[in-house]
Parts: sequence; structure tokens; C-alpha cells
Amino acid sequence: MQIATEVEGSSNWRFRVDFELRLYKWPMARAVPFTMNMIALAISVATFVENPLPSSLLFSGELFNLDNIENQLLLAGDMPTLDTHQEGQNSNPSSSENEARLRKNIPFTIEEVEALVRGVRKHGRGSTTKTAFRPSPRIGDRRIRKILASKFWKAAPKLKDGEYFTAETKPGYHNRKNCYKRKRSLRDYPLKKRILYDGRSLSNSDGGITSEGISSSPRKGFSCDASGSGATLHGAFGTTSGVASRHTPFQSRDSHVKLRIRSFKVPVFIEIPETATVGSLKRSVMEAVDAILGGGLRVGVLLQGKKIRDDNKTLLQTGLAHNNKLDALGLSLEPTVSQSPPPLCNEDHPLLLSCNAPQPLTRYPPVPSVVHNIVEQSAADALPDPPSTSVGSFVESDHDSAPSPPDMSDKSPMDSRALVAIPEMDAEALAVVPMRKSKRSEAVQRRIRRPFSVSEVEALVHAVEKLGTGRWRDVKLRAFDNAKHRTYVDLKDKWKTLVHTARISPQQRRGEPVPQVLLDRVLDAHAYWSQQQAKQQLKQQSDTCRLLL
DNA sequence: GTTAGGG
DNA sequence: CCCTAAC
Repeated sequence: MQIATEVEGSSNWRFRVDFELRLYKWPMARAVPFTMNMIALAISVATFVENPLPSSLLFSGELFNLDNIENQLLLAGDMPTLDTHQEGQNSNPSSSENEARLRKNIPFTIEEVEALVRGVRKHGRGSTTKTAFRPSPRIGDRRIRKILASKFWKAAPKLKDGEYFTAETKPGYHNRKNCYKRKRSLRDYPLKKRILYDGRSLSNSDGGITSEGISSSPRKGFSCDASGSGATLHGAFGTTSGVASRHTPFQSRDSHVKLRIRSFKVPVFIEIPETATVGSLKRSVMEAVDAILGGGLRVGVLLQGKKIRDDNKTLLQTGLAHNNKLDALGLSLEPTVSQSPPPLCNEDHPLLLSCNAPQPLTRYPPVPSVVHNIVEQSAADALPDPPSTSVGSFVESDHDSAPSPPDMSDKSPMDSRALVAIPEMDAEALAVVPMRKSKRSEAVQRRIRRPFSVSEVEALVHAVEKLGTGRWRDVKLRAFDNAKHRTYVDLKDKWKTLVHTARISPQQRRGEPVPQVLLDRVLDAHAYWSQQQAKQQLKQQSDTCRLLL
């Protein structure tokens, strides 16, 4: 899965998080272990529109029930052939079959997904339903064709290395010029905005649903319409202010470069084993997305595909400021190394994301680079984690992905959003030293506070007892390998505070009380390993002396 | 990339 | 938690 973002705006910057769905071709499997459920899941998570998952997914006119979302991912192998609908039946597909399939969590085969992508790419957005339904030579008579038939699904430009199938949504920009004037029709909005509720579906002009009786009342349908020309590119820029139509828009008199970011892509790749549960996938996705939205973003500047690492170069020096280099300029958003927590926000109700919103989903944060947070009560909480292999290993995934900060409990869990607003970043900022913290303005948002739970403390203590206080990396690997948001530095810091906590009186302690037994162990371990460390040092000293003698 | 400490 | 010197 990939998250693409789009930024647009004039004086203020609007940052819309878009997404791209990627189905990863498992190396070994014949079947792509993505089910409709997972797709829905990905969509759900990626769009932050619906948490938990929608009860059904309206997919190219077919309604998929998603009740079995908690099922374990199917394994490759028992890959029943997909149904048998012939051409003529397309208009009257058997949704019940699909649903049955869904219930079994039957995955799509690679071929099917490929076909989907190809078919979509082939037909594109403008094609009519009939055209779209035309069987692709390679597809064969499978129900999948129906899925391919979506008028709106738009495939990614290419299959990278043949490894990915992408069905992505993109803003409907055809080119820099048009995008301004062109009146955006509904389908020009990214999928995120097209998620419909109450059965208001755009995609099914062919009325696939109603004929099925599956859900004559298409409640909570998920209309997945990917649209747009797919012309969104990294670093498609336009100008701010009114010089859009000029040919030398990027250089104004004052030699400031004015840029308007049209879109960003944020690659988020997730890979989990087939045996993973949907819950764990959800957590993984959530984590990755959290990391991105939580401030774990890094901006890269590219010139003709080449990354410019030297932040101190001026635009002039890099050549970016030259008018003829517009197309060569690229920006990228990349996740930073360490994971980050999920931001929280709750201004927008999911319903507001309905497709008809004429305005991009944006926020104008009072403070620069405010990342809105996402409160999410993920259904993943309820899902069990895969069994932990190592005994000493501390599985903390539950807390990882769906942290619900106690302090934020007043917020409605239903509220969620994935909008990152970037405040004004005018030419000045760019012109000089781009991306340089000029008063902690943008970019690096402080990670959300995630107090250690008692169980975490227990795990930490246990690991330190075993490994000592100087091998935090090992501690991390041993006890917090699954807790992506806990870095070894975090663990080291926590130990520091634990030692401190253990030394102060219980009255002075704050937060969730740590059992005294644990604190005692902390002190014991601390004393023990301090002593060990001292011994080591003495030994080293003597060794050194011996060497000198 | 890790450690170790101060902030 | 952040920041960073030091390794």
C-alpha cells in the first residue's frame, strides 16, 4: 500500500493525504493474499475515513460483505477458480457468489490482480461500462472481470519490476495547466473523497448492487473509484499566486521562487506473512501510516530524479530556480527512520469525507507544521496477535498500533482524519535554506507521548536483568522488537526514569503506578549491572596497565 | 547505527 | 521525548 499525498493551496497550504493501494506479489504464493477484506482494510486505514472497517465494500458495483474481516488471511494454495460468469452475464453478476467467496476469504490470484490492473489501465477512466467489461484476452472468464470493469479504477502507470500491482487513486490532474481551470468533477477527487455512505454510490451507473438483493439498502457502501488521469507526478509544481499561466512562473522579480506543490507520494510498504492476521496487518499499516502522519516525514528534494542532499545549497545553485527546470524538480516525502506515533485529531467527522466535498480536505493549523492527530479505536485491538515465538519477547503490538492515549479519552474514537496541514511556506523559506528548521517550524513533529504500560515495564526490567544496562539495542530486539514505536533510546530513557522512580517516594511518583516489586527489581538490576560495569572498567584498566608495563 | 547523558 | 557528542 502506498500513501500519496497531495498538497495544494495558495496562501495556505493544503495537504491532502491520498493513497495508493498496492498489492504486493508474494514471492512464493500463487495467490495474492489480499482479499477484499484486506483491500477494504487498506482503504479504510489509508483513508482514515472509516475505523473500523466498513461493513461492506462496494467494489465496482459489487457489494462485498466484510463481516469476516477477522478471519485469518488465507494461504495460497486452495485457490478456487473464480466464478464462471460469462460476458453476457456481466450486467447481472452474482454478488452472492462474491460474497460467498468473501466469506471464505478467498484471495485473488496474481493473475486476477494483474488482470485487474491491466484491465483498468487499458480501459481507463473514460471507458464505458460495456467497454470495461470487455474481457481482456488474458483474463479469462472469471468473475474478476467484473471487478476489473470498474470505470474508475485506474491502474498505476507501470508495474514496477513486475512486482507490484497497483490500483491507485490519483488526483485528476492531466497536466499542470489544466488542473487549475478544469472544473473538478466528482471523479476527479481521489478515492478518499469518494467514499460514500448511505449507499450513495457513484460508480455504479450500471446498478450492480440493486439487482443483487444482497443489500437492497446499500448501507455504508464503500465506493471505490479510482480516478484521474494518473498524471500526478512527483514534484508537479505550479506556481502560487496568479502567475499560473505564465511561462516563467517560477521566478518572480524578487528572485524568490514560488512553488506550489501539487502532489506528494509517500511510499509505505508493508509486508507481512501470510499467516498474519488481519489485525496484525491493520496494526502494521496503522503503524506505518502513523509514522508518516505522526511527523515521521522527511522531505526530499530532487532535481531530475537526483536527490539533493545538501540542504545548504541555494535553489540557484542547484538549478532549481531556473525556469526551464520546472519539470525536473521533484519533491518527495519519505518516512524517517524511527517510527512515530499516530497523531490525533478529531475535528472532522468521517462523514465529512463524502465525495461531494468541493474543497480539499484540509486544515489550517494554528501552528506551523501541526500534524493533526488521529484518534483511532482500531478494531485491531480486539484481534489477537500472532503467538509470540520467544518466551522473553514482549509483544506490544496492541499498544503499538492503536494507542489510545488516556489523556485523550475524551475524544471521540470515531473521529479520524489523515490530514496533515502544512502552513505557509513561502518563497523565502525555500529560497534560502530549504527544509531548515527555522524555529521548529515545520516537519519534525514531536512524537506523541506514549507512557510505558506496566507490562512494558515488566518486559523492560526482565530484559535488562538479563542483558544489562549497556546493551539497549539488544534489549530492544529482545523485548520490544514488536513495539515499533519504542526505540532503544526510548528504552534507555525509560530505564533511567525507572531508576529514578524507584528511588523517590511513592508519593512523588506520577502516572500509572509501577508495582513496587518491579521497582525493586529495577534497583537490584541497576545495582548489579552498575557493579558489573565497574568491574569491567577495573579490569580494562588493569589490562591497560599491563600493556604499558 | 549505537551508546551515554544532558536538556 | 529530544538532541547529540562520541564511538
